[in-house]
Amino acid sequence: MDVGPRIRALRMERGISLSALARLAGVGKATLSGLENGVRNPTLETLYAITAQLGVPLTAVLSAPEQTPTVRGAAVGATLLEVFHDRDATYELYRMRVSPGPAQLSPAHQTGVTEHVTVFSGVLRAGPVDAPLTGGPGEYLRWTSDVPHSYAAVGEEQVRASLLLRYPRPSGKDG
Amino acid sequence: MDVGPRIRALRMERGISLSALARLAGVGKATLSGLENGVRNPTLETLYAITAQLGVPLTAVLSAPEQTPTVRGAAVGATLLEVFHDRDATYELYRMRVSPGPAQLSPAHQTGVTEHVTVFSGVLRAGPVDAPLTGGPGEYLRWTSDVPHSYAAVGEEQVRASLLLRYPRPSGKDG
DNA sequence: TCATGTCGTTCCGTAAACGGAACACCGGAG
DNA sequence: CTCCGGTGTTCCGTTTACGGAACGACATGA
Repeated sequence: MDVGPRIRALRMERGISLSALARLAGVGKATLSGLENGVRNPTLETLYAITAQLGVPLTAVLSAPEQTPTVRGAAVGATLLEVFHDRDATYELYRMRVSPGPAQLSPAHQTGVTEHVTVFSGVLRAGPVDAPLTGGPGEYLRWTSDVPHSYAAVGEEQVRASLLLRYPRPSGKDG
Repeated sequence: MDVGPRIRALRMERGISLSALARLAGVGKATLSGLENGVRNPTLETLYAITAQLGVPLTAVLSAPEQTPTVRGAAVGATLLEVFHDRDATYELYRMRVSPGPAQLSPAHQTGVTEHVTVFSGVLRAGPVDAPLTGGPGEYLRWTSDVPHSYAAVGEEQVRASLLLRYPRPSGKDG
C-alpha cells in the first residue's frame, strides 16, 4: 500500500513543494514528510485533507494493488474501483492496464457473464481467443466471457481502459 | 465520509458480530466500535485490516461522495473514481447515476473534450441536445462536448453508467 | 562572505488512536 | 432465581500520529 510514493508523485506532478502542500492542506510538514516516506501511518482525516488539496479522490492513492481480487498476469493489471448490485446482476468496474507483451489469457467464466471494455489510450486487442476485437482510444469492446478470452496491447504503447464485468444474478438462488 | 456506517453495514450483511470481526482483523473491540460509531478517526492500517477481513477493497468504503468535484443536478449524480494523465490528455473516470425525471443539461466544454459513456443498467438518452443518443445496458455512447448536451433516463428505471471525460492537453504546456 | 529565503528532515510535547479489561445488557439452560 | 456465553460500549494505560519549531542543505543576491 504505497500511498506515500503516490502522494509524492502527485505533488511533484503539480510542481509544488512539501512545505506548500502541508500549508495548503492544513497539516504539519512533519506529518506530510513522514507520510510520503512511509514512516507514519496516516489517519483518514489527514489523508483526506491532502488528497483533497491535490484534487484527487482518496481512491486515487488507495487503489490497493494486492488486495484487488482480479486478473493479474505478466502484462495485465486490473484494479477494482467499484462494485454494485441491481435487481438482475452484480457489476464490477475495473481500471485496467495492459502492457506490451504476449497476450494474457483468461479462462471461461460462468455462463452469462459479459465484459465491457472502454479503451482510453493505446490499442487493445481483446475478446474471445477465436475472434478477438481491436479498439483504440474512445472505442468500446464487448463480449460474453463464457469462452476463453485474451487481452493484448497492439504496438508499443501501454493500454489503459476501463473494464466492466457483469455477473447475472443466478435465478432462484439466494441473494 | 461515512466509513463507519459502511463498515457496520458490510459486517451486518455478513452476519458477524463486532467482537468477531475485531478478533479476525486483529484490532481491538474499542477500535472497531469507535470506528463504526464515528467517534474515532481510524488510521489507514486499521481500516485496511478491517476491510481486508470483510473481503472488500478500501475503495469500497471510501468512494468519497462530497469530495467529487462534478456535475450534480436534480437527476444526475456523478462520482469521480479516477484521474490520470498521458502524453496527450487528461482523463477523468466517473461513476454516474441518472434518475428518472427531466433531462439534465450540461453547458459546452472547451473544444476537443470528448465524453464516453458505458451504460450498465437502465436506458440513457444523452449527448448533444440537438442530436441525443440512446443506449441500454452494455451500450456505449460517445460525443464531443463542445456543444450543450444533456442526460436523461428513459423509463422509470435509474440509469447507472460510467462516464469518461477526455481533456486534450493544451499544446505548448509542460506536464 | 554574509544575510535571506525555501527546501525537506528531525526533534519534541501534546492530542488521540490503539488494545485489553471491565462493564451493562440480553437470551437460553439448569 | 442463578449461571453462562454472547452482544456492544466504556474506561484506562500505552503507543503513536499530530503540529510547531529547530535544523542542515542549498540557492539567490548584496
